[in-house]
Amino acid sequence: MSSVSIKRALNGEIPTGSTVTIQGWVRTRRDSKAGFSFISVHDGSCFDPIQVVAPADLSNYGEDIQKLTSGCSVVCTGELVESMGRGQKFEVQASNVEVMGWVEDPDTYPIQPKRHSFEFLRDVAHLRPRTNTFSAIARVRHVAAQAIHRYFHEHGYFWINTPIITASDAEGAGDMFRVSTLDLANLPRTENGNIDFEQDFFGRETFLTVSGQLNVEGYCLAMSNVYTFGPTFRAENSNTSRHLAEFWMIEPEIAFADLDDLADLAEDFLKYVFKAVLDECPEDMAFFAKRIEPTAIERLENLINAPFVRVDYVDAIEILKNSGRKFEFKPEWGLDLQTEHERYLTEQHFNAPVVVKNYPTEIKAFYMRLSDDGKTVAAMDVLAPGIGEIIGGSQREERLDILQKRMNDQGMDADTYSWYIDLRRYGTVPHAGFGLGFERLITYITGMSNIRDVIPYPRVPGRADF
RNA sequence: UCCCCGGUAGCUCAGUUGGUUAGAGCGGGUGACUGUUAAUCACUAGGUCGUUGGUUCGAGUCCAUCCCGGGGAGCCA
Repeated sequence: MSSVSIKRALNGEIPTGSTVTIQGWVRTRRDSKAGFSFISVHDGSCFDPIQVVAPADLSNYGEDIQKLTSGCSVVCTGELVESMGRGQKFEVQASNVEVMGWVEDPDTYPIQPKRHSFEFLRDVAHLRPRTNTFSAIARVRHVAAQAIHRYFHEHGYFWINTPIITASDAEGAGDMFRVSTLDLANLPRTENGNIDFEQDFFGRETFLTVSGQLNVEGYCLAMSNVYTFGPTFRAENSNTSRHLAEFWMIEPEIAFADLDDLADLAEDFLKYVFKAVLDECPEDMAFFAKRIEPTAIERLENLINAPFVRVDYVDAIEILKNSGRKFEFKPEWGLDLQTEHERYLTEQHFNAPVVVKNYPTEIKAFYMRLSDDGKTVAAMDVLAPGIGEIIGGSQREERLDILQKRMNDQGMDADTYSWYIDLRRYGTVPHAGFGLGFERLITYITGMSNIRDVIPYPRVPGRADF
């Protein structure tokens, strides 16, 4: 007989009286002297476990069932019935309970039926998906990822798989992880003593990508509307609850578009994804609202319904200056907005998602389009209450001469980027794109406070366990 | 990388101005009880006090060092 998921068994689509087989892991076992045990079994298919009622007359009742502890894996067959107890609609009246795998030492099994700190669970990242919180996060991650692909697919975007290994440094943004097959203990040298990368695997220096943006621009200027969704790597020594050395990024790129088109996309896109999670993960979101962040659902609903405020950087600075608030860092034209500034704008002043546009040229990357005023570039950040910057994007510099000048000014290697410059040489068009950190999105949706807890196996400075 | 806080039982924590034998709750084991559901009650086992070094008659407690964790900042997504 084939098994059914606990999700199907609990949601009423299987008629009561049917014989079902469910497979999963034991959460808790409670014995009743009335002649049976209650086994709470989860399989990850949904938030709730199912209750299996195992009568004492089963042949392995004393030998196996009464010895079940948290974490044991079981296959249970029996009749799906309406539950006599409170707390669940359906349960399985077991006719057979087979133990597939015991827990070696229940005393030291890390995942016990009690509260654990997230810090502790991070040390047992291979077992933490057995908890309510982390299985809920995994389901929300999945649904959000599916919604992202679905949004782009439905809107005519193509998913472009940009390379993980790259020779270019997307925006001079931070340190990169080196990719090499050279023998570290015996590095080949050139005549002048430098490392001879011509002998390396690719015949040149290579790194893990920090962004697929430059590559995807090539496909944008051919396929019109495209996006990337893949892993990216930053070797920065950032020790915060908002940074990972390995994370997933979503980067749409749209042709024949300017900064306002991009802001429209960002708003529409975020609302779509949030709505999908609320619609498709109601139990998980209810859990986050109950146990993690009381406003988890409410703030997503607010964001879905509120129009995003749009404000120019120059006006944002004025707002901050006139706020009467004492900031640790004084807001000043030409300086980047600090975390405290961003939070004031989105949480206090507007109390809404905010798109800040047109930043000073000096603080932004070379590929961002120079505005007519000569002082600013067509860049934007999307700020959300409770998290701050969630999206960063820009209209790209599509004019060959201006792009070349800016790259020159920043001392960039024209050879490495010749292919990128080509895109302005052959049929250039105005285009724009943004980057969204997937884990930051999941952090915001779930209300989890540390980004290390919304990716299955976090990689951070000094740690690459599992 | 910088500032602040922390590391004691499987987990969450208490531990007085340095003082003799290290405490609780949860979890585990055993038993009692019960259509139970974070069940309840009783008993019980379980600790090189993060590392290394120092001060002292004596260090979980004071000092230094390193490692790890948390909060904040910078950088950013």
